Amino acid sequence: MAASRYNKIVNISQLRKACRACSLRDLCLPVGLSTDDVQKLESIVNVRGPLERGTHLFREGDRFQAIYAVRSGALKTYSIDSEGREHVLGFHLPGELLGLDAIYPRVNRCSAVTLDSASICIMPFNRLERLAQDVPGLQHQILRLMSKDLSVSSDRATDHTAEEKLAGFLLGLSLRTGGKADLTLVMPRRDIASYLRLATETVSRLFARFQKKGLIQVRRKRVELIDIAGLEAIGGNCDIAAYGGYRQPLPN
Amino acid sequence: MAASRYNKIVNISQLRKACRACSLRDLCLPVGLSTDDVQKLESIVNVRGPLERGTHLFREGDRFQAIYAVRSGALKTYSIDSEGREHVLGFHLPGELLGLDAIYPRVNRCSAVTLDSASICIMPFNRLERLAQDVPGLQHQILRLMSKDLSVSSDRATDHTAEEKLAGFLLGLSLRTGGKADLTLVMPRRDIASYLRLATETVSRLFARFQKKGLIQVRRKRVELIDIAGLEAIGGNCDIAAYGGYRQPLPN
DNA sequence: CGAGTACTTGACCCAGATCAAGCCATGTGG
DNA sequence: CCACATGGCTTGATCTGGGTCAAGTACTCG
Repeated sequence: MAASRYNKIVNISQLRKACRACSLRDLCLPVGLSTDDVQKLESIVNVRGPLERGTHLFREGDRFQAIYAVRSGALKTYSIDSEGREHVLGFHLPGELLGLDAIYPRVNRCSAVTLDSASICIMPFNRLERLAQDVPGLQHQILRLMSKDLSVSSDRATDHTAEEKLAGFLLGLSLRTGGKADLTLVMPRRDIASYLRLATETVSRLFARFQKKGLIQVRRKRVELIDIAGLEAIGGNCDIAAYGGYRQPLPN
Repeated sequence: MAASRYNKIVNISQLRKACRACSLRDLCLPVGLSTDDVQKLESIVNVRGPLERGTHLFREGDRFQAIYAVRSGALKTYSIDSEGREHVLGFHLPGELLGLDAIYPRVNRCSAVTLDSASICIMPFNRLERLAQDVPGLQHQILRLMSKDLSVSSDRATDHTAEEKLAGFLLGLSLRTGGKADLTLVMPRRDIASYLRLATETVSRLFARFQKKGLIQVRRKRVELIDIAGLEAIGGNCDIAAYGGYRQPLPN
């Protein structure tokens, strides 16, 4: 079918090229802005941190007030269902945004907690919105970032095997941390499992299986991606890990 | 836990109240705009249709150019995976938007096809973006709608049993078609199943089971919701069907 | 009225969940 | 500096929700 040719227009290798390491100020949001506009953006940003591991940035049910950007460290967002079980909705790494899903209901639909020591930019939403009104590039960038989260989240909502999900997760994580082959998993297995809708045990077994196949080398929180092509063959069409976002937009 | 009290701030009953039937011009987008601003919006909109069932609005891989709004009829969006299998990503009813996920990659990540005869509004994205720059209410509304899609999609990505999914789907569908208790399923079982990540047979069996429990009355494409409270007890915390969106924002 | 497609129903199967030990790092107090 | 507790992780055994396969059945549309 014609469509499949385009299936991976946004594929792993293209994105890897597009993705580079970023320093503190190199957030998603300012991409494409003039230094002048970046300054305007900075004027409405409050910085908070370092926050120690386990600090909540906001909680489910809180009134929505701001969009957050991660400067350093990592966070997860999660919600608690009616049976009291936690569901991890996303991991958020330096440069990425949180809180976009709260704009509509004006109430946070999830909680956000630091996974290790982290510092954060807080952007009061009404000020950000007003600024976006003046700065076309900012409006554009917000729309793009929300759009990306939308694709990722909807890919996450589609049907994948456990292997596909974990392979996609590892590849995505690698992209988001600068395309390096060795990763440090800041989040415990339980959270990875919850995020991928798997049991902790399944994640553990998959790590073992991938290692036996020579795809990765796992040692506690350190994971080295040995055979990236092999991982892509398994989970390449799974943008699952990208929630929170690639650092850079696609090459023009 | 404290959070669970807020768990269903956005619950079915509240939303039902907030949701009313809508006529052709009563799209999601103009909500909150002055008649003047609505006129500006209308000036950039192209209307197309009626399109006969099975017509593609866009296809995976097409260059992104416009956002679409459904005026009448219904559409589904879907993508084809590397094994050639179709995954339904959403159903889109009158008043709802399509194509928002293509802003980021600038390429459509899914295809959209009419499920029956439908007419559509086409909003060229760069003109829409420029207009949103001038009309704060429009920018705000676009952000809200994207945010909502984000919540729905991320709820869809979390773990639910087959019963929860189908009950949530039916309730959501009812909300989106004006809160009536009797629904017409424009989409075939296969598409419902794909959307909910279930097998067609499972959907069929669940319909039978729900009917035996006295929750619904099914007859081919007609479904009557008999025991709404019962359905809410099963799938109430599942916003799964809402993809494409509630017609109205939350009460103030 | 016949052919195709959508839907239903039953029998069986399997990927991944759950249950149950055990393992191994890190921390804590004696 | 070592017992030993604690929580995260692994591994094995078993179970099960929902998938798959295989027949039907019933609309629908030439």
